[in-house]
Amino acid sequence: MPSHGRTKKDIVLEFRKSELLSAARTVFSRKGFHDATIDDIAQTAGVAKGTVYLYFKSKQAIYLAALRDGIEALIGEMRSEAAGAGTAQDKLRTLLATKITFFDDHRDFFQIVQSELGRVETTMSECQDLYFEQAKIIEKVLQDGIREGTVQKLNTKKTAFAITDLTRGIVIQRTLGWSRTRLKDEIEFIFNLLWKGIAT
Amino acid sequence: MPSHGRTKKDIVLEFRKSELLSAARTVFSRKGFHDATIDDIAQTAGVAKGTVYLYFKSKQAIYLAALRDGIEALIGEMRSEAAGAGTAQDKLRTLLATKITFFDDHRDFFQIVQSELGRVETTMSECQDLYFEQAKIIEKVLQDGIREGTVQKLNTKKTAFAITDLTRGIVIQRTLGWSRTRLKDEIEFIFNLLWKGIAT
Amino acid sequence: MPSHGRTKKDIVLEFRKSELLSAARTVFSRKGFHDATIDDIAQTAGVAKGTVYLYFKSKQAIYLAALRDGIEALIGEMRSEAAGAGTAQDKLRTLLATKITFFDDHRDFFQIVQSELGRVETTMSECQDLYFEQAKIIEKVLQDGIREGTVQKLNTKKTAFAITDLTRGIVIQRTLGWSRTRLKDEIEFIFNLLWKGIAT
Amino acid sequence: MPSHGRTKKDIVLEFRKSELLSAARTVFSRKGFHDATIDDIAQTAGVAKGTVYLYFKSKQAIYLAALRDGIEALIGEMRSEAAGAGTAQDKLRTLLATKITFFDDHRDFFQIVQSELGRVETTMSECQDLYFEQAKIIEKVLQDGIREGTVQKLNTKKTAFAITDLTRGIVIQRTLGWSRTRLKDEIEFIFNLLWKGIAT
DNA sequence: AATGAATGAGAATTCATTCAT
DNA sequence: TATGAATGAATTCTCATTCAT
Repeated sequence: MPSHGRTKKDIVLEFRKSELLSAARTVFSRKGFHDATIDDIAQTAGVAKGTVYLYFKSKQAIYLAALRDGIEALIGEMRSEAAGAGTAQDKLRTLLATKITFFDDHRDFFQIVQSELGRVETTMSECQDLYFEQAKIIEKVLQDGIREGTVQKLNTKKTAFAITDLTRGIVIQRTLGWSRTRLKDEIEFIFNLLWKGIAT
Repeated sequence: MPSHGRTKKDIVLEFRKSELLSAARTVFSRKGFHDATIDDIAQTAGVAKGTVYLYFKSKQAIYLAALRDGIEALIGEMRSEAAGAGTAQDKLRTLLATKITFFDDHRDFFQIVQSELGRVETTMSECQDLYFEQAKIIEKVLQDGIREGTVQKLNTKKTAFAITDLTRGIVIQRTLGWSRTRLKDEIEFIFNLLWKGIAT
Repeated sequence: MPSHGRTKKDIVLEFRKSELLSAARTVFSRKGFHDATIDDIAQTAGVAKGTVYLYFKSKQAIYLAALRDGIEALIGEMRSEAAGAGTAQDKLRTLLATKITFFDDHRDFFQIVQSELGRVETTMSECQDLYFEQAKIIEKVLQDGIREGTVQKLNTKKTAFAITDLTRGIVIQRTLGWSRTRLKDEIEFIFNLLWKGIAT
Repeated sequence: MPSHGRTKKDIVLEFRKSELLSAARTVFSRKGFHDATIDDIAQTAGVAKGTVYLYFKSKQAIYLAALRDGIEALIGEMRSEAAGAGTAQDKLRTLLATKITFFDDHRDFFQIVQSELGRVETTMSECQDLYFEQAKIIEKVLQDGIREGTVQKLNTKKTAFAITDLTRGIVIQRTLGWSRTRLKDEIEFIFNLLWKGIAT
């Protein structure tokens, strides 16, 4: 007698879905949305083409699910980091490190986000909330810093986005093989730039 | 008396090409590479499908041409800016303004660049040189600044890319309608961030 | 208890393939390689266009398969004939009859062979081996005849090809409706020509 | 005041036509009907695409004209040979030699004939008369031979075709590079085969 | 007469999606 | 549930033919 819903079935379903999402992420990141085929994903997941449609309504649907999935994971990490103790400066450095490291570890996912960002008409809008969520976490830390007096009074929203941009830039360079710097140094560099600017 | 070559024919050809490129830019930016069809481009340019192939060898070829075209224009502007007189600080501000304004004026082109960056296997590589060119212009200004003593001794290459990233971020936000700030203020904000950082 | 592999599936696959090949033969023979469309073949076979591609990689591939298929069948028949007992003269007459009858029965196939022969650059080369195979069977019989003393010492290879040519000629004439002679007489005539020549 | 028709104009027209036909023959023989493009022919002839259409109604029309042109030339040669003095045997040998040599010299033309023969629905029928014409020349020589008593009483029409087939076979083998024998020997071999057969 | 730019019908091929087993 | 065969819409690219110059 299952205590909540049809547990057994649900768990299996959830499991299958996540396996498919993982395969989807791999494939989409390697080939991009269009060049990826449902068959690619199915084979990568070790199932038949038809099976994919038992769990997702369409190619678009898997894509979006994969996107949402990844962003949620990232937000989760960021949230717990931001919630801990420490100065705003430390938190900021940590958040930066988290984002960069996360994307560096999940380049497949990053590629997906990357290739869609900027495409206006995309159904990306469905993930937009999650995207903003992330910015808000950074914003809050910035506001803490302002309150602490360690951060200037500036437009926190714009700054939060700027931080996101810097992060993305780092990862792009690494993805394209344009940078071979150690991740730690990369983070340190970008944090310093952000914190102190380039002026003497 | 034609001064060079078959002026008449060449001019028409150049004109047609640029008309097609313009149409291509519009369509590619609206739909992305894959969803754009040659027919879309042809219709936008007001010609028949076959005509497109008189001027470009393939869909890929138009795409690349559109890309190269835009980047070259941007580099041209940046180069003349960097060549002028003024402090490094002023030049940097101007370059920033130029890039942002350029993309803001050519959002269609921006979208194209944007959607390709990060996709490793793309033939983007053919445009890569142009891309680096741009970074070098910024780098040189940074080095001037270091020599002047107004800019810290830092990794100019990484910084140049960071500046590019900040620029891109601004334009994305505007493109997606996430920011309604006046362009001038946008530029001022990002320049300050870059120059002084966020710390007090 | 399936004795070898997945019988069911394999049989269906083989069956479909042969149905498609049959349709292909019909269409190719009627229209030639270029004027035949995949859609023609699909419709003739009673399937959708896409289905054809489940069984053959390309138009070229079906074409070649159809060709190979037919030649193999012919060679099979010829081989068993040549292996039997009898004088070289009898065997020769039989082989001649076999070839003519085979092509007469499979005019569609004949047309295919015919339209490709002589086109140098064709991938026909892939079938060339099979083609020579056929000539060798005839050659061997000629050599037997020479050993028996019933056939002159002559260039067996050239003669084998000449026999093939005579065969082809007969079939062409029948195909084009230029000859209404009974097949049996046709064979007899050509055999006599070959055997005794035209001189008194 | 031109004596018959507009001589000047007609001559130029005829000249252009024959130049185009020559180009057409070259191209068609190299690529076959379908893979040859009007542009290929135009370029080979050194004129612009549109010009071709001033002299021929369609691609098909050039093709047919090229065919007819060649066959007429061949018939011309054969006719004068057959008209001369000599035994039927000599004439036959000469005709055989003429055909083989003609095709060997005009492999381009041969390829064209070859690639169309056997394709029933072709408008080839327009050239059919010329084709039969040729057979008739041979037939007549055979009939002379019968009258002379040097040739058996046999179906001259069928034999005429058989001779054509043997001819074609030789040329195909040479075209495909399957035979490297000297032309003279090739002719001698095939004539002997025809004259005396293969039996001892 | 000659040109060659423009046209658009047409064909091969791919792949998301469906559905009978 | 899972499968994978079948479908057919959609897309790129080619080229015979036309026609304004």
